Amino acid sequence: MSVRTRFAPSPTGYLHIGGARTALFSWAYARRHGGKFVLRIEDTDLERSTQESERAILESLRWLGLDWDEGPFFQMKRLDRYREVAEQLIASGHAYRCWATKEELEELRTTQRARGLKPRYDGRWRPERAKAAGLVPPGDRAPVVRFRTPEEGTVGWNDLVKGPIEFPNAELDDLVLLRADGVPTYNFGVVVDDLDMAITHVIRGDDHVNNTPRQIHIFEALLKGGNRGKGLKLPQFAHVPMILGADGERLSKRHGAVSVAQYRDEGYLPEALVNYLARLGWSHGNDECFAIGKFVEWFDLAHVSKSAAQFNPGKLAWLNQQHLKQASDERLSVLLEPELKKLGVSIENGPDLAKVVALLKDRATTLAHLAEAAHFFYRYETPAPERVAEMVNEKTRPALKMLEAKLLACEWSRQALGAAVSSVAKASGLRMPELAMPVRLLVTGRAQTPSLDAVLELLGRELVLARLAHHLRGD
RNA sequence: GUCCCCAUCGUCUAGAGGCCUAGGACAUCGCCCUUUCACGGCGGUAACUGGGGUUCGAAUCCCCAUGGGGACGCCA
Repeated sequence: MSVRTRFAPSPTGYLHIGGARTALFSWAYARRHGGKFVLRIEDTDLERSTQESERAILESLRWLGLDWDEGPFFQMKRLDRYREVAEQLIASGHAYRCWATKEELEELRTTQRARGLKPRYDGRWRPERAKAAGLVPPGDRAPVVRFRTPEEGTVGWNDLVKGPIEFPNAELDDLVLLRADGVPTYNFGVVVDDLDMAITHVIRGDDHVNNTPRQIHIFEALLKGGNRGKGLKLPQFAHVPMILGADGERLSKRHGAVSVAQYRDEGYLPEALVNYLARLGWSHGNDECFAIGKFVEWFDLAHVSKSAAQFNPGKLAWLNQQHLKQASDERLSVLLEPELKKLGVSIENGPDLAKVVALLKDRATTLAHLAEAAHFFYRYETPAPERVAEMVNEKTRPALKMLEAKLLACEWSRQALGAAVSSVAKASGLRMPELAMPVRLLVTGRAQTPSLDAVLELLGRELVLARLAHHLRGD
């Protein structure tokens, strides 16, 4: 059977870092094995699901480059199917209707907790017990459908990342399959869908380990039911560890950026985020920096770590820098233009952006930083007068004027410009920094820029002379 | 509280009984390069949670303790 994996987000928020990584692993596994990657939207939480979230999640997946082969499928469009399957389970004795009220259950749970027990439904509406207890279905409210979980024995599976895991059935209870309004609960929807969509490998977050035994029971009841004979079988499970915030707590809003979209907006490259996420909880020897293609080629569940990993923004930034260096100047300049616009800078009257990018890209960690660094090529911000006064004094003024004169006629190449600056310094008895710093400040408005000769060359004679004159003549 | 999972530098990790005097990366510190800031190069500090076993030999296998995480909904 060929590999089929899926990503099944619920549209109740943005695609966050943790979800993105599970999606990435699931996607990579399918790609690695020439299988199919299915996208399913688990929108059965009527209260919290929004179209806006759904749209945002798809957009983030596309941005990351995680393309799906089938779907998106929506659970709310499959309600008839879940009801049909629930009926089959009732008919085969694997499920039953339950009329217990929420208040009743709440009370049951509190007393159990008070006695130090694990809160569990007690199976009071299991047909034989209800009958024995003389319980009669009330006519005024709709029942839920519950699964009849075996009370003895154990359930286990061989987790593809964690190894063998086993639960005593006594720990489980009769979970709700269908709510009173006929909408399936998570555990039921997942199983029906994974079966209908012929999923072979369920790759998901660690937090679902506890749901797995319940789901296996449902799977088995369904597979045994003989209602599908399509050669389907229990999928394999792989539970990937959680991603924790930098403080070791579960990742949440207060850890700063947690949504994929936010990283995009802050100027991270998708390949950098993918690279970082791939390396978080998975490794391939000492490889740190790689493209998504390599990841697909190398990915295997055996090298997924078993323990939770802390998110490290610093390392992500470093990786982004590495990918920025590798990206082409043309591509980066396309990405950079909107960033500059955000800063209110237009590139109309200035040097070719691709050339600016070439000069700056190996010193920036994000596109936002890159834009910030490219700023002065397009818009001059006059340096603070006291800084100018500090730099332009009796000692340097003559040298600056000498340079100005020289630049008037000098060949406009990086080499010639460098030579001009250094010859003026020499002639004026100044050390290089004593001349270069004032020039840098006057011409760029900043104390830190790339190499002065390269900056002068890109800025062009006209701009350089205008800015120098502005300060040297005090107009 | 009960159950499940996990445990190597500050962080991400390599490590499948001898190749481990525990390797790499980020961060950090120092030096070099340098026209400022970066990039880059070189080097340093820094870890097998503890205790019992098994074995000629354990970071690696087993048990216990401790610590961390997760789950216990008509949420997903």
